[in-house]
Amino acid sequence: MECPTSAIPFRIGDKWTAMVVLCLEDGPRRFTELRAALPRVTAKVLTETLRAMERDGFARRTDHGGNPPHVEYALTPLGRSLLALVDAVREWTARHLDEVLAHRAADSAVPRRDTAL
Amino acid sequence: MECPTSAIPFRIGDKWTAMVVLCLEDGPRRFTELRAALPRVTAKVLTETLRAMERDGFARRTDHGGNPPHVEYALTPLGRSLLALVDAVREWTARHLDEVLAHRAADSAVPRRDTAL
DNA sequence: CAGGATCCCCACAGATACTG
DNA sequence: CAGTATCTGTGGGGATCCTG
Repeated sequence: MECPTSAIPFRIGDKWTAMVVLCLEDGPRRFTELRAALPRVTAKVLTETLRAMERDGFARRTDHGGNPPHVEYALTPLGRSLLALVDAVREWTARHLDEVLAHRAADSAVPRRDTAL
Repeated sequence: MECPTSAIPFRIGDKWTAMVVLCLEDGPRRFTELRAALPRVTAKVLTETLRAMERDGFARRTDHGGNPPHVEYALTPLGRSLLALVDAVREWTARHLDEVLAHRAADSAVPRRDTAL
C-alpha cells in the first residue's frame, strides 16, 4: 500500500487522469507545476496522460512559445464535467475506504492480490 | 471499439467489477447467471473479480452445497453503496460519451493509443 | 455447476538518458 | 522548460483445458 492510488478503487481514464483533473481544477497549470504536484508521475507518463486528455477533449494545451518554452494545460468544459465524478469518488472513498481495508485485513486468509482497489 | 468497456472512461476496482455490481443490483445471482449476463468475461476472470469483491466486502458468496453445486453471490451493503457511483458514471457516459468520441475522431492526427477510456 | 490449473500476451507504466 | 527516445518489467486479463 505504498502508492496511494492503489488504495483507490476507481480509475478515470488512465491511471493518473483523475489526479491531473484535480490539479487543474483551480485553473491552468504549466507542465512543471503539474510535475511538482504529482511527484510520483514521471514526465513521460504525465505527457502521455495529458495527450490522452487532449485527445478526448478533457484538456487543452496552449503553447505560449518563447524560450524557455511556456506551455499551459487547462480543463475544457468537458474536462470540468469530470470534477463532479471525481468528487463523488473521493467522497465514497473518504466514507468507505476504512471499511474496505478492515474487511481486507479480516479476510487475510485470501492471499494478497493487490488489485487496483 | 469492439469491447464496450473500452469506451467507458471509468473503472471501479477490477475491470469488470462495475458490471458485476450492476448484475447483482436486483438480487443474488448464481455463477452461471453472471456468466450468461457477461458473455465477454471468462470464468477465470469472473471468479477473480468475485473473489476480489468478496475480499473487499462488496459481495458475499453463499454456497448452498449439493450436487450439482449451487452458489450464489449477493451484494453487501457496502457493495450496494457502489451503485450510486456506478450510476453517476453511467449518467456521465450517457451524457458525454459521444462528445468524447467526436473529439477523438476530430483529433485523428493523434495516433491511436487505445486507453482505458 | 462452479470452478481450479496453466500458459501466454501486451498495454501500462517506470527508469534513464537526451534535446530544441 | 517541456518535452522525446528507448528499454524494460509486471501483472491484469484472456484462452484453453481439466475436475469434484
